[in-house]
Amino acid sequence: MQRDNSHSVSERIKQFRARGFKITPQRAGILSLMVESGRHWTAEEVFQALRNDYPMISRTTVYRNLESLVSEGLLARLQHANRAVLYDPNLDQHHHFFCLGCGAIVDVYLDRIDYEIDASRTEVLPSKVLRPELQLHGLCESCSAGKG
Amino acid sequence: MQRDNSHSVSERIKQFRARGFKITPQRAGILSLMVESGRHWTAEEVFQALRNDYPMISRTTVYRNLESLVSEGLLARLQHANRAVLYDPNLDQHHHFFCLGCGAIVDVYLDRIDYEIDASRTEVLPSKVLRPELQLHGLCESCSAGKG
DNA sequence: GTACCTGCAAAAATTTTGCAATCCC
DNA sequence: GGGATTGCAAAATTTTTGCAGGTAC
Repeated sequence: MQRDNSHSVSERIKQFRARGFKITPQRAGILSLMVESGRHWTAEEVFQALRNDYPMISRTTVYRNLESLVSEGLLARLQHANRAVLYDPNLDQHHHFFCLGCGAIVDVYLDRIDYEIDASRTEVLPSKVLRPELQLHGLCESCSAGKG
Repeated sequence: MQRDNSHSVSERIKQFRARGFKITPQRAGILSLMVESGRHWTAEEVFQALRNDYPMISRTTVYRNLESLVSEGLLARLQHANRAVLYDPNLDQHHHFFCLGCGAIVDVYLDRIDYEIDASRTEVLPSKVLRPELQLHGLCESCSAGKG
């Protein structure tokens, strides 16, 4: 799988700096960890993962920076109904599959999505839609097999 | 707009009882409030709204019953990235629009939705999908107008 | 040098749990 | 009557805020 680097760590750091933010070691650490892992993280997970390399890092800093990075479009927040918010380093247009069996949340890419709103039943119509996101709920292949 | 009553308060109470749950005044109150309003509620909002009619109701009871009702399929949880969980009395197949301007979360009905997964880029494929939910983010008509 | 940023401590907000008393059926 | 359900109190979890000191640029 070929990967372009428009969303690389260094590129995001450059963009963050260009928006007037100072690049502290904590900020670089958060971005590196998340982008290089490519997975979804809670604030607490990021905090724990960074304690090794940055012994003095605080939860406050992690929480504040995750939100700043989302505001600047360098991370995404993942919409879901669990307790802790999930942050997503994947900036490509993508969707999510939630496995009801094992709880996994998986990035899903679509070749195509088409939909048509039933205006007669929809009280407030979306005027400007920025990004349609599809959420699929069900069972992944291994959970599906495990349960017959 | 004609409304069938398969998801009425009395019907849901009947179903809840049929599953072996006892119908307490608190439970009937939660269901009546939510179904008759037809809107999304946080647990805290339900608690505050019921204090008038049920002065002794506790948050614990509200939290526990909302989850029980979701487990039994008599309410839905709304997937989103805010702090408090939202509960949704609308059991019809529907989707959601999130207005980034005013924060409104609106039920959206679709005439049609089609999508095709790009299996080459999707690491874990959904095997059994129970319900596809589309989330639209953007601006509603009044927020769109207000901002030129 | 200075405005932004950090860590700490404390608090706020949201949700869960243990348990004795109570209520629905 | 009996087991499910409630309310209370306390705790757990997640997130935010105020502030003094420190750091990137």
